[in-house]
Amino acid sequence: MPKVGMPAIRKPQLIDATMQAINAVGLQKASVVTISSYAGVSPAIINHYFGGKDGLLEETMRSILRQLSAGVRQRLDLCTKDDVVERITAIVGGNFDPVQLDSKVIKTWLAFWSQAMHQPQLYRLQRVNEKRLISHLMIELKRVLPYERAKFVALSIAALIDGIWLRGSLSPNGIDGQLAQRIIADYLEKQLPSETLALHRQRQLLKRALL
Amino acid sequence: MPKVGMPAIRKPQLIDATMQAINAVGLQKASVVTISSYAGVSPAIINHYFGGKDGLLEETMRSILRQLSAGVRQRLDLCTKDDVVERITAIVGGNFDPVQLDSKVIKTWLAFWSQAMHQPQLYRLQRVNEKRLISHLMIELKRVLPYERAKFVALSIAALIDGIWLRGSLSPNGIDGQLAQRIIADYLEKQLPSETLALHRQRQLLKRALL
Amino acid sequence: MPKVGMPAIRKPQLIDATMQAINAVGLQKASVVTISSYAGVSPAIINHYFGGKDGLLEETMRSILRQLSAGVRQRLDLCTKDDVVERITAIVGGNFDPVQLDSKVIKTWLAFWSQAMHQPQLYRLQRVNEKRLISHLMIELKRVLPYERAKFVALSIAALIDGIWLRGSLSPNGIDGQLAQRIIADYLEKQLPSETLALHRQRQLLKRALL
Amino acid sequence: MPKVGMPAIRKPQLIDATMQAINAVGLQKASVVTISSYAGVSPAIINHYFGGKDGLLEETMRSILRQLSAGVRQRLDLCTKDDVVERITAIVGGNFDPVQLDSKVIKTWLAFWSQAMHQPQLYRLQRVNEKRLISHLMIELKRVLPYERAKFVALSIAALIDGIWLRGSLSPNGIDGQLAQRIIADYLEKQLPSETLALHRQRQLLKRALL
DNA sequence: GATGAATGAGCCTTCATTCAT
DNA sequence: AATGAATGAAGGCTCATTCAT
Repeated sequence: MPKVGMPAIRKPQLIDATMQAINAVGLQKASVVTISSYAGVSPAIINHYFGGKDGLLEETMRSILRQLSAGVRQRLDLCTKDDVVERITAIVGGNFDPVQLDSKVIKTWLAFWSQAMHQPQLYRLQRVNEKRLISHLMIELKRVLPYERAKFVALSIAALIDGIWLRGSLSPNGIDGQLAQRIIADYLEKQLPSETLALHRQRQLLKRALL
Repeated sequence: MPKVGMPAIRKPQLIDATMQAINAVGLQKASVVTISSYAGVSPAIINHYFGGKDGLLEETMRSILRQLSAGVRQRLDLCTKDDVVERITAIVGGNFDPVQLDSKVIKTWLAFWSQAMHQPQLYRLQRVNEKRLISHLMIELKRVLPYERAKFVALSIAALIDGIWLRGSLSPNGIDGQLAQRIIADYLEKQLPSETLALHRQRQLLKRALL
Repeated sequence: MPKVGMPAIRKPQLIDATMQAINAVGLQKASVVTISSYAGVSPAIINHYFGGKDGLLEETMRSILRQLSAGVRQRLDLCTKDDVVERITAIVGGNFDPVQLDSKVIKTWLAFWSQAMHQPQLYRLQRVNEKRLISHLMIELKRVLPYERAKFVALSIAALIDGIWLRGSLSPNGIDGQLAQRIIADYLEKQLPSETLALHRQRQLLKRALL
Repeated sequence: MPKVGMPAIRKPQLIDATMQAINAVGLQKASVVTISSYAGVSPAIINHYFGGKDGLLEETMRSILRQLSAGVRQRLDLCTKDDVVERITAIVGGNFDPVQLDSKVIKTWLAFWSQAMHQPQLYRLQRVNEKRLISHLMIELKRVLPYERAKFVALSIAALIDGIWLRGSLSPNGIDGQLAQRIIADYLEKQLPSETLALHRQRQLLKRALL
């Protein structure tokens, strides 16, 4: 009499265990035995549910990417449609969501980034994610800057996001999400047209007044 | 009398082979057999010269860091003492030196960055390097900006450098060093006092006139 | 449900294979491959059940010591409580039990004795065993001899046991258990008080009469 | 221009280094590198002088046996021809000579004893030595005991010697040569004819009187 | 669905030995 | 005579995976 709905329980459980293991000992030493022991199950079950270790790793990466994507989307949905500054802030905020700054997640991210160079499947996932960030930024920037300039600024913001994240990943204090926001806000202040910035300031005042 | 002076030949040879192997198959699959086969020698020799695989990996990291450091120092030595923009450009240039942009070196860097989280020795090396970049930038920025502002800008530039580098590492086209310089020049243009920028422009004109 | 209860089968099987291997090629050449091939299983299983080669060797030593200890205890349980000669004969008999005189066991003993000098865990086991022999002998001898004399005789008997055993180990004919008993009986004849010996003779006559 | 007489220097030097290495880390871990480092020379030299590691080990064993043999012969040469007790005491004394009780020598002995089971050359050496002890004892004992009894006593004494030695080898306090002499003297006291013992006592008194 | 048992491939390392110098 | 260099073989161990239960 098979239990139904087990996959829905086991899969997230094993994905979380994978991140715990990577956090604790690194990807290289995160064996199926280690991972499954974190989940409190038998190593054989990984093959059962993910067809092998590679499958599990891929799903773990996908899981993180899904969370990132959802975080950005949620924040964007709360924004005014035409306040470019607010929307870019939302995109940045999604990338520095507390969930993404958890040590488990950071180490897994970094491990996969390095790994992606040599595993086509991970590489593809990573590329999609990377392009999505640029795409999100471009949608906003194109509205207030000429195309080439928008592209230049988008690349810069993306670089700032990834650079702050990368440097923070190695820091004993972890990543400082607020500093990230300040750095990028400062950057936008100097790159965006004054109307765009003015509009943003107005909206912010209005919001505060309403609360 | 035996053959002498082999260490001076073998050590760089094995370090280069290590980077080749990491480039080709990734750190995880870069076994001593793989590495030594790239060097055309026996695997046992790694233990002979480096005391083990870990020793070789550490020396490889050190080698890259030394090259990076040397690249920056050389460029700084060619600069005018008081042209802050030129000096920062030199620091950035060192970080985007063609040697550092070689696929071999990029992948090794990234692999070690990820690995550093779980190996104290690599971690220490990485931290030293990270702090040195900030330190180099601070020396220049402190001269033209208030301390707190200098720190803020230094972190931003460091983030831009690492971010561009990280994003480029994953790009099929590799890292675009010139774009990096343009992005950072643009950033400086907006952050530094106008006198500083003016001085720089004057010097550049003078230089071109002399050639 | 998986196969269960394998440890109870595999562990003694591997311990026996270890002794076979030591008997055949010596401890130095008894690799995990050799040992596991005697057991007809994969080398990896040694790590599975004993955590490594050292664990297996230690368990093998323990197994021999247990058998020795059990052999002595069984024989003592069959003895009259107050017949010192009979009881010492039992102790000696346990040390020259056919199981202990098997070539496999002798060579393993000797290999471990030599090894014990450099492995704390084996050393401890060996010392415990050594002291237990003296302790068993002392319990009997103290009842019929002054303390100091008892100690002297106990050391002598222990030396005779180990000496005969050691010399026999190297002999092509193996160890002669009966000769050992004769030598030690002769020694006791000259060391123990005449009442003790008389009592023993009486009991022996009685026993034979009963059969 | 080859140096002459080097073998006479190098060979004992390497044999001593071998014993040092065995004393320090055990036979199993006494590699040619370890041994040659104790001698302060290159590992390759072992092959040069002994044709390989096995040759060195065999020569080391031979060296110990030679010393043992010489120790016994020297002591016998100092004895009265017809004092059996004195002569047996000399034989025992040779076996417990301070040189033979050195930790280095004990551990090497034991290692070789165990090893001898599986190396014909070492086995032969060991057997010769073993028989020589019995032979020395028999020469004396035959003069005062019937043949069969002499054999029995010779075996007993040999067992006592080896037993005390073996047990002492494992003891943290090492081997107690004086205790060995007392145990064997006590044994002889009870096994030899009274005339033999009387003669010995007379000679001893005479000797002391002369000094 | 889940697991304990078992394995084969591969990894890092050690080591005795050979060789050119 | 002596050695640093180099290696092939072997050793212990880890690990992802398979399988019967």
